[in-house]
Amino acid sequence: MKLKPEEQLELLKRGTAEIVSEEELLAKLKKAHEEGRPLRIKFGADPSAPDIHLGHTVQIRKLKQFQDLGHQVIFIIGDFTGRIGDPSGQSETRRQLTEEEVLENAKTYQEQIFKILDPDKTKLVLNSSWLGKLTFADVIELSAKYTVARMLERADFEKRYRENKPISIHEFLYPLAQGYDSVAIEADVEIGGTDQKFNFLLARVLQREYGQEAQVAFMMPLLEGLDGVQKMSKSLGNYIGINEDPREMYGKTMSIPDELMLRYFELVTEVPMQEIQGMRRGLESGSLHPRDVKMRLAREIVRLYHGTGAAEAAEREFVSIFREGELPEEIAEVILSPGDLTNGRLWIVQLVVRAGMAESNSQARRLVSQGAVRIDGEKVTDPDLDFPVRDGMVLRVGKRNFARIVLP
RNA sequence: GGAGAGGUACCGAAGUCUGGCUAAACGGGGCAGACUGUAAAUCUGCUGGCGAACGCCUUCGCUGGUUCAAAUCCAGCCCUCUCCA
Repeated sequence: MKLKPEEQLELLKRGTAEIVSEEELLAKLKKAHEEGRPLRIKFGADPSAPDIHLGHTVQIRKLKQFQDLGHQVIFIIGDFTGRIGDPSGQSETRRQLTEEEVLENAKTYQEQIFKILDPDKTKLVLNSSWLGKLTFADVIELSAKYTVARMLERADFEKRYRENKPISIHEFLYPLAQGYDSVAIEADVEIGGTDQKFNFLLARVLQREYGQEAQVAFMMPLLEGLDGVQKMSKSLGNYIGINEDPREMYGKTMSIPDELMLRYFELVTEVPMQEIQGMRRGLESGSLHPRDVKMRLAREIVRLYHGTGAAEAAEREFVSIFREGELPEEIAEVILSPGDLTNGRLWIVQLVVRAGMAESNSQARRLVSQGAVRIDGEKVTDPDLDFPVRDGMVLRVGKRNFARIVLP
C-alpha cells in the first residue's frame, strides 16, 4: 500500500495524544516517499513484563499501522535500561534479570507482538547490545549533554523533588539511556505513551547533539483500565490481556465504564472512525443502547485475538450466564480426595478455600456470611455448615467464579 | 561532618507527650450484597490469621531493654527528607 504522505499522516493521527511535531512527521514521510525507503519506527519495551494487554496494544497497533504504510519497526527490548528501572513515581530499581530470563522474555514478547505486528517489518533488538558497550567515559560524555535543571522538568522528578521524596542519581541515567537508544538505532519516529513524552523529547536533544536529525515523538494516550480511572496495568489488576481466554476477555470488556467505550473502539479496535462517530451519535440520541454498543466492542476485541467464531461463542455464553442465569459451558474442576470429607460432608468454608476462591478461612467465612456463595444455585449463608458434597455440584462465589466439585 | 523532622496495615493518614479500653480512628482502594446492562450512580456489610468466642497467635523500620502490660518509655542500628557545611 503506497499512500501519499498527507494521506498517511491522516491515518496515523487516529487516536494520538500528541505528535511532536506533525510538520516534522509529514516532512519525514515525504522524504521517505521520495527516496523509497521506510521510516525507522522505534518502540521500547520493558523486559520484565511480557504479558501484553490492551493498554500496550494501543501503541503496538500504531506500530502496525506504520508497517502497513510500509515502514520499519525497531522493537527494542530494554534489557539494559530495565536494570535502572523507569523512574515512574515510586518504582524502585529493578532486579537485574539474567541473560536467560531476558531471552525467555524476548521470546514471549515475540509470540505476543506478532499477533499484531508483521514479523517481516519488525526488527527485534536488545539495548544491552549497545548500552552495555559504553565506557564510563562515554557515559560522562552522554550525561554532559543534559542539565539537572532540565532533568527536573520531568513531572515525576519535579513532584518527588517538591515532596521531598528521594531521587537517586542513577534515575537520571534512565532518560539518557533511553534517549541514547534513539541515537543508536537512528530512529525517525518513536512511539509510546504520553508518560514517555519527557524521555522522547530528551532523545531529540541527544540525537541533535550526536549529529542526527531529531526523531518525531509520537505519543499515544494511556488507556484506562477496567476501573475507568487508572491506566491499564498488570500490577493494578485492571487489565485485559491479549492472551486471555475469549470469555474472560469478553466479560472484562463488558465491565468497563460506558464512558470509555468509544475510546476503546478508537484505540484498540480496527473499526473505522466513521462508524465510531455514528455510534457516538446513536448513543447521544438514545437510538443505541449502551449495552449493545459495548457488546459490539467486546466482540471486536475478542475477534482480533481469537477470531470471529470465538467472539460469537463468548457472547453467547455471556448472555446465557449473566442475562439468563445459566452456567458457563466450561467450568474449572476442583478435585477432592476422599480424605477431605467427613461422612460425605465438607465444611463450606473449607470448600471455598479448596476451590481457590478465598485465600484464608477467614476470607471464605466472610464471603459465605455475606451471601456470595452458592451451590447449584442455592445460596449458602451459614459459615459453620458442613455441606454434603455431591459429585459434580457447582460452586459459585461472587458473580463470576465457578467451580465444579469432582469426587475421585 | 553538624542540626532537625520522619519510617504505622494495600495506599494515604491518626494514635506516641499522658503505656493497658488499639487488630490499631478516618479516608481511598479492594471484595461482597441490593438495584442493574458483570456500566455508572446510590445504599449496606466486610477488608490480619486460627473450624464459635468479649479466646489465642502474628502485625506499627530492625534489634535488644524497662514493665504484670509497649505502636506508645529507653538504648543501639538501618532507611528517608530538610537546613547548614
